[in-house]
Amino acid sequence: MTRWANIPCAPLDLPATLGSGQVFHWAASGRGYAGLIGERSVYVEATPDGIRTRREDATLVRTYFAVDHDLAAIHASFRDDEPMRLALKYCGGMRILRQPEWECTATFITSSMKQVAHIRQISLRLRSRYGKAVPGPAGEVAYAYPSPEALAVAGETELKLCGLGYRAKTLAGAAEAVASGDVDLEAIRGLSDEEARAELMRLPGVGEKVANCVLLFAYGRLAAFPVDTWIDRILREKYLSKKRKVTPAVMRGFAREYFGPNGGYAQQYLFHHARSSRRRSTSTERVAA
DNA sequence: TTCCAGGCCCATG
DNA sequence: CATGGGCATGGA
Repeated sequence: MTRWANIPCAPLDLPATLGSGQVFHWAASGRGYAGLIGERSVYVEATPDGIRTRREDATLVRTYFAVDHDLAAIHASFRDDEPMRLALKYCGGMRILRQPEWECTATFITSSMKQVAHIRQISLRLRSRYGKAVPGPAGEVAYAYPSPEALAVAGETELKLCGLGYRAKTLAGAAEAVASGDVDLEAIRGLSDEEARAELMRLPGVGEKVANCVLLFAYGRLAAFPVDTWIDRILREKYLSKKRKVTPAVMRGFAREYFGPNGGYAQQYLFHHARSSRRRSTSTERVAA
C-alpha cells in the first residue's frame, strides 16, 4: 500500500512551476503530475499547503522543488513596479526548480530558436530513443533523460534524426565534453556564479543565455538572469528608457542592479506572465470565442 | 506563404 | 564592445 507524504511549501503553483519552460517532460496525471526526477518515477499533486508525493520520494521532491527557497522573502526583495505586481499576482506561487545538471544543460542546448512546445517534443524524443526505461508504480514506462555517454555515442548524424537540426552538432559536442570529463558539471557547484557561467560556456551550444538558464534551473543561482526574446522585449518596453541605446552590456547591468540577488525569480515570473497573456489573447481564446 | 521561436558563433567595425 | 548574417526545423 502506498504511503504518502505532505511537504509544506506554500505558496505553490504547480502548473506554472512545471509548465513554464523550466522543464519539459512532466505530464498531467490524475489530480497532479507524473514525471521523472533523474531516473526516478515520481508523482506530485498540490495540497492546500504544499506538495503531496509518495513517502519514499519525499527527499528527492524537496530538493527538486527547492522547498528551501523562501518565496515570501524573495517576493519582498523585488521592487514594487507594475509589471512585477501583475506577474506576482498571476504566478507568485511558481518555484524555481533544482534540476539535474546534465539534463537541464542538454535540454537548453536544444532550446535555441525553438518554441517551448517543440523543445518538449525534442526532449521526449531523445528520452524515448536514448534514455533508460524506468518502470513507474502502475507498470507504465517513462524514460530518463539520456546520459552524456549515450548521446556522445549516438553522435551528430544520428541525433539529427530527432529533428534537432543544427543543434545536433552542439548537443553531441557537449555530450562528448561532459562524458570525457573535460567539463565537470558537478565541480561547477563549488564555483562562483561568474566562474560557473564561464565554465558552462566552454560547452558547444552554451552561450550566455543558456548558461544563465542552467545556473538558475539546475544550480540554484537565483541571481542568474536569462535574457531571451521575451525578456528582451519586456525590458525594452517596460523598464528601459527609449532614449538610450540598449546594448547587451546595458541590459546585463540593468538586470543585475535592478532585480538583484533573486533576479532569476523575477525573470521567470515576468517571462511566464507575458507568454501566458500573449497565448490567451491569440490562439487559444480566439478558438474558444 | 511568411514569420518567428527561452540563441550561438563567427566575422567585421 | 557592438552589430549582422547564417544556421535547421516546425508551428502559427
